Amino acid sequence: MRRVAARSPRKPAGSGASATLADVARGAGVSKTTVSDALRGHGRVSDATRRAVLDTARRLGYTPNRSARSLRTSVTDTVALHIPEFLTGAEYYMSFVFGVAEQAARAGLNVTLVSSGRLPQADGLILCDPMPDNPVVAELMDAGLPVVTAERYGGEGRPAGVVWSDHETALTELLDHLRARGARGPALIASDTTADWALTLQRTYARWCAGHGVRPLLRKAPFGAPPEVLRSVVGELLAEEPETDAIVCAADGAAAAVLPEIRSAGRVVGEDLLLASCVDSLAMRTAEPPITAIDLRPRHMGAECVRLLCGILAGEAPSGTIGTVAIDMVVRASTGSGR
Amino acid sequence: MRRVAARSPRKPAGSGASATLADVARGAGVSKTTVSDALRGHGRVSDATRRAVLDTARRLGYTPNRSARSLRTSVTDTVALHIPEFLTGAEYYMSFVFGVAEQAARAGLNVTLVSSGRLPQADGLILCDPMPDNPVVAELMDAGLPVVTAERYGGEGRPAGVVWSDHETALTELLDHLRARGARGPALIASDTTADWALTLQRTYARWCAGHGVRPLLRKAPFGAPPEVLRSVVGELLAEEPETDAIVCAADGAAAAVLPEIRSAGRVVGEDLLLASCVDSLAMRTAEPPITAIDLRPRHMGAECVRLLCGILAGEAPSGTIGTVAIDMVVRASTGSGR
DNA sequence: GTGAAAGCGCTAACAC
DNA sequence: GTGTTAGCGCTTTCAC
Repeated sequence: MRRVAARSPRKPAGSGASATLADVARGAGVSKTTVSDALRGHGRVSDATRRAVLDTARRLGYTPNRSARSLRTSVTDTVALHIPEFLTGAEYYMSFVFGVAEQAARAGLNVTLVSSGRLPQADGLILCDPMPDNPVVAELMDAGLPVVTAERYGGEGRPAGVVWSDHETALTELLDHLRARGARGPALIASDTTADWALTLQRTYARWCAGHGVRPLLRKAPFGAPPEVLRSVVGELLAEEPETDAIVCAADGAAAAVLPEIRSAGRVVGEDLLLASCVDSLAMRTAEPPITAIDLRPRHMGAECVRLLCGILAGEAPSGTIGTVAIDMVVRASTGSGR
Repeated sequence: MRRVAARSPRKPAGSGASATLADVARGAGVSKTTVSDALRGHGRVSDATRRAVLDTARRLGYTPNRSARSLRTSVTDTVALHIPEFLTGAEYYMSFVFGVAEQAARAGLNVTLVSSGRLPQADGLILCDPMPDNPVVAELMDAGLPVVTAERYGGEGRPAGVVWSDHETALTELLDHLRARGARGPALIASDTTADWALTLQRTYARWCAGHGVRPLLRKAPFGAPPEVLRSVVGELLAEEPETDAIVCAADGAAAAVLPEIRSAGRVVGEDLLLASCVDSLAMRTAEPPITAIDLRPRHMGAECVRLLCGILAGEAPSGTIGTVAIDMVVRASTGSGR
């Protein structure tokens, strides 16, 4: 009862795919142990045998059976990855995923996606933008596996590692920039989510306003809010607070989405109304005018999470290690041309 | 030499995490066989024992060890997923991934990401927008695993399953729509990639032009081209062919990206220049004016790929099965208001 | 309806 | 430097 036509050159019998360790051992005239050691570079074997073994392995198209290895070592060489399920931020999350995938590949790890509850067997977990009110996240946090979060986690339990960016400094810099460009009362369209990133932005904004004697103009929109909602939030803001001379949008893509609304309110972006985003993206670059934004370097972020997780798994990084990714403001026409 | 602190309630000894089948058997006072059968609902066991076993399993926090199961059955309950690495189309691909993840979870499958060569052990492969000139794709195609592609594959080898959408009909409909709205010579800004989707669009466009006695105005931009490139392509088109009264952009996001260029050429989108996209996205909805586009339903597409793959793995769908996802044009202001 | 035993492919003691 | 042996946790004959 074969399952699937095998493709391997030899070994016509066989439960699935390629040759086994035993086949290689037989082929090379040595023991399984020797093959195992030779293949993994354990210094026991002589150079001659090693070469012979490597050769036979290649000839036979040998691929180690990872299930067998996992069973024996209880190491899966797999990291599980969880991402919040929002279309908003698609570009950020996609880049993040590629960063994770790339670095994982470099480290010889597989990446498996965690959707609902089902925790796949993995050596560690990466949680991107973990939101404490997400039950899946909470469950993953105490699955008993080492966890690295991208951005801090505000819920129960401490992850073994955290990689985060200094959004406080970045937003402060952005607000200072707006001020330097002549804006006196910047408003914040915040993302209404429990992600630490979003909360930090709100806190920073409040602090900055207090520090500069500016009346805060905070409006919230649900994370992942559709454009119409964002537009109406901005529309109301502009109607109720006509003095507003600058708007900072927290959510990825939001700044671009509200451009039309700003315009239809008779304001000119980059002139009498400065506009900026806390998340850079293609949409910011292609908007008209291009929108000043903070480049969060998601790909790098993803890679750093893997690196940290590897360090923790290898016992090199102590649990509780915190890493950072530097982020930068990219100034564009939407915040004026420097007067 | 314990590896990691175990979390399971009992079983303080143990190589990794949770209780084993043997533990449950011991706890319930039956044999491993019985436990195995009870847990998987194989009709051998009596209702009483089944209940008892289920109970003990729950009490012990038993989780089957997938490596052991895989080793025994050579079934991994895992599908590998490959996605072209382009930021362009991030939204499409992200939705696709979520569609895959969701449906896989429903079917009890794990999803693992394929980056570079490293083919993870999986029961099957899903290739999203496979491009024949991508060596990774080519390699995956003959890894000896059942493959389902999202969109047809133009390279060597036949996938076991294909899910595709009728882009020919959709684009034809779109071109007809433009014509109905008064455009006489629509241009196509094509995506220069070997993805079947892109080639189909070009072919369809050529055919439509021939059929309507229209001179084709085809321009190509690399897939994933940055906005500036797209802008310059459109800029040149408009300069060289001032008669152009409609532009269709193939690539995801491109139509939104070229809006400024169109405007700076003194044209008014939706009035003397109609604009449409072959891929719908947030950017199309939020553009100013909103852009007519084809909704490719990527999430559904992802789910369908998993469904088909499951069917093939289960032997229900024959190899060579072809599925389709219906797609629809969404008319918006960028193609005029109906005269 | 249930159990005993074999073995999937691999690695890690422990010999020699 | 190399081989032998004993499992990892599970499913699957085959007996009863």
